[in-house]
Amino acid sequence: MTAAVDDDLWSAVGDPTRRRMLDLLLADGEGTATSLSERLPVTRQAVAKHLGVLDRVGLVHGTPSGRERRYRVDEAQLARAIAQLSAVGAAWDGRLRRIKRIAEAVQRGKDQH
Amino acid sequence: MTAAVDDDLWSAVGDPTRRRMLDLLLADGEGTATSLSERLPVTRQAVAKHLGVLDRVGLVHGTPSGRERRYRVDEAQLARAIAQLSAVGAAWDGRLRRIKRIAEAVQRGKDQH
DNA sequence: CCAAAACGCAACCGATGGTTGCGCCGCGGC
DNA sequence: GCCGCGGCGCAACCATCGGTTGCGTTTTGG
Repeated sequence: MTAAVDDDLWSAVGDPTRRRMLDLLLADGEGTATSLSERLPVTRQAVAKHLGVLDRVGLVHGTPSGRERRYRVDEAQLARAIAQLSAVGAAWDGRLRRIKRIAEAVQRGKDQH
Repeated sequence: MTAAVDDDLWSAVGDPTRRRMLDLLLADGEGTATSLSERLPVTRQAVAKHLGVLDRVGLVHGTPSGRERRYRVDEAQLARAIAQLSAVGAAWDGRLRRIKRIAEAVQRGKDQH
């Protein structure tokens, strides 16, 4: 059975730039569109759009602070995302194992045939 | 450190329709564009495009058989993809744990303050 | 108090996921 | 043997998305 996956969460995390942004935010604790864009190969506006996406699915939250807007990772939501990644991985892994077992069984059958 | 991720592999697996296609192929052993499209909410042509993508990154292989073209999952490549999913998940999970430890340490500090 | 820094909004561009429409080809029944 | 149908590929078209440039607005620090 296919793991029930929140496609919004998954596709938010599916973008490589957004993954790197989450990495940076986790490493630094927090960051702004400008600060992140300095460490990424894209412009501030692109980063701002991504932050919007991540905020919409709840993976980060932004709080205005003066003329900046500081973003921080929502740990609970990220944990959910991680859980979904590993759920899908586990589902596929299970199928692969099952296939392998069958293949081996067939092989044994041939051997003694 | 960010897990080294093959963005092509990841983004191939990032699409929800492609994930469902992989699920179906794993469950059935093989399938064609038409047979898959019957069980998916998209047209045969969309499925055919996705099969092209998956083929290009090596997650499936298609062999012509008469007037059909049968596709089958490449287990080794899928295993690689699974490994990358869990690598990223593990990296994030590690960071979350570290953050939690620090938070707890701060809490303890406050308690005995 | 004013200029620099950070932001938001809008227009535009290429790639991609999706559709419809069409034409070609291999196979099975008559 | 051929003819029709089932499956496929190609092409045009559309919406969305990741990315850019450009510009106006707000906040703040010297």
